[in-house]
Formats: sequence, C-alpha cells, structure tokens
Amino acid sequence: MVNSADETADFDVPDEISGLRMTRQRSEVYRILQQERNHPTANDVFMRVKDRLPNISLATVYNCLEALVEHGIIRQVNFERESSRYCPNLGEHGHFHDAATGVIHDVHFKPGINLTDLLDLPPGAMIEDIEITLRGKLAAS
Amino acid sequence: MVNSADETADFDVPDEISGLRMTRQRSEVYRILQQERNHPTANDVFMRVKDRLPNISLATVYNCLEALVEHGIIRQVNFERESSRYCPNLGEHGHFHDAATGVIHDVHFKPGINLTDLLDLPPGAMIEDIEITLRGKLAAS
DNA sequence: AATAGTAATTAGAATAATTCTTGATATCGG
DNA sequence: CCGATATCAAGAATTATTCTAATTACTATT
Repeated sequence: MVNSADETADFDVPDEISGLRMTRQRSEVYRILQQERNHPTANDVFMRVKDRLPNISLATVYNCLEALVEHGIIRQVNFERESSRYCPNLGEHGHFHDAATGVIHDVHFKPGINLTDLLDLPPGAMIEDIEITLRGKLAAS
Repeated sequence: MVNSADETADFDVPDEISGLRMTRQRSEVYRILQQERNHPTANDVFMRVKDRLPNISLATVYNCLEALVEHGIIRQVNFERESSRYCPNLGEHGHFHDAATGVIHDVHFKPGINLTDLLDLPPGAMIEDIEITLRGKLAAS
C-alpha cells in the first residue's frame, strides 16, 4: 500500500537512505520527525507512532532512532540531563531553549560565519561535530 | 586546623561563597575542582574526596555539587548522555572533547567575539546561558 | 514457492546516573 | 545552653536508556 491520499500530509520515505534499509518502523519514525519538527523525545515519537503501528515497542523506537542517527539521517540533541531529543535538520545549527515554555527553536548562524574561525582551539584539533545550546527566555511579544 | 602546609598545594576556601555556607564537605569538593581541572564527574570527585573525608557519601557529593552549581560557583557540563562533569571555570567558554582520549579541553573565543551577535536568534530571545561543545580528534603531534 | 541465513522487532529485565526519603548531626541565633 | 534550621549519610526509588532472548520479517538462492 502506497500512501498517496492519507489523512496527514505525508512524506514518501524511500526504501533505503544512506545505506539504511527503511523498514516500516523506521519509515514511520522518520516520517514523524519530518512532520513534527518540535524536537520530540523518544517517548514523544513512541506515542505518536502508535497511531499507525499500534504494536510498536519503545525499544524499537529507540532502535530506529539510533539507526537513523548512526546513518546521519537525523540528529540527536541533548539538553542538560533531559531526555534526548531528535531533529531532522542536518545543517549546522544550534538550539535555543525557552525556559518558560520548554519549546526548542533552531538557531542558525548569520551568513558567512564559521564558528571554528572564532574559537581558540587546541593545536591540532580536528572538529567533527559542534553543538551550540542556548538557554533563556522569549520576551512576551 | 588551618591547612597551610598540607601535602598538596591547597586553596583556602572562605567560610561562605555567594551566600552559600561552605561546610567541610562543600569546601573539600570545591577544593578538588580547583586543584584538578580535568572536568571530573561526581563519582571522580567522590573517589578523590574520600582521602580527606572517608565517611562522605556519593549523595553528599551530589548535594554539594548541586549547591555549588546553583550558587554559580561552579558549572555543570554535559556531553551527550554521559555523566555530568563539573568545572570551576566560570568565564564564557566551550569544551572540546577529544574522541580518542576522552580528555576535555576548555576552548575560549578569540578576543572581541560575542557569539550572540553571530546567531540569528528568535525575536525577543534573552540569553541566560550558552553552551558550546565540540567533538573531534587531536592530530598526533 | 520453500529454505536458509541475516536483520529487525518485541517485551521485559537490567543498568547507570541521579534524586529522593528518612533519620541522625551539626550549626546558628537568641 | 536550647530550639530551629540546615546539612549529611545511607540506601531506596526513579528515569532514561540499553541489553537479552525469543520471535518475526526479509533477502537471496534453489
């Protein structure tokens, strides 16, 4: 069954992404991340995916997320000691956590900015990954 | 007993810092962070502090660290899902994690750089805290 | 289409870091 | 010194996550 006229605005997920076989469970997990870009936790994904796969287990959601992260298809985002969150935005960006609402906003660099140029890195450091996290409040607008 | 000629190069810790009463346990925990600037975990601190306070419990170390963090005396640093690490360096700085050795190096901005100027923040965002984490390898030198 | 081999999924147990609870101690103000 | 409050210790409890073992699904081959 090809999902062309489903209830939600779906994404068709190919059979394979970056060498990872996209099983039913992985597709649905990935689809949820694409659809709802609010940086859900594994448990959030679990609750949402159960609508479509009522028998899925939380362990499978963790497995799927891990597989997607390892293949560079999504990113895992950690904030303090809270549950990990997952994010389909692969470009270099940071996260702003609104302390009042708990909402996470993606934050991008202004054009032409390269963070590593601005840091005094230890000699010989080869950067593989950068994480920028900001915590604060949004002024009532 | 005033520690002026102890085995290690000690710091005298005042009776109170930022309104936090410096009990024996909190002083010793704080002293360890000052002495060994390798971003220890709570358990690392626990093992080291037992030399001086053999009866201290891990829960107390956690309590002390939490009190120190809450009073802005030290910083708590998280990397992925690993145990929290603690750091007496209060100035704005990031952390470079050497994937090969696990060692964490403090990273500072080059002079005159203000990160928030370089980011496209959500309108009205008031930043209270910034965390920059870099992961990579140090080239063999 | 049956079969063998591999990979994925499930459910629940196990783990690890951290927090909580409770009772005992220490400290401070009067 | 005495009561009030804060801190500490020990171990239980919690939470997110990972592991284990058994089942199921998929792939390639006959």
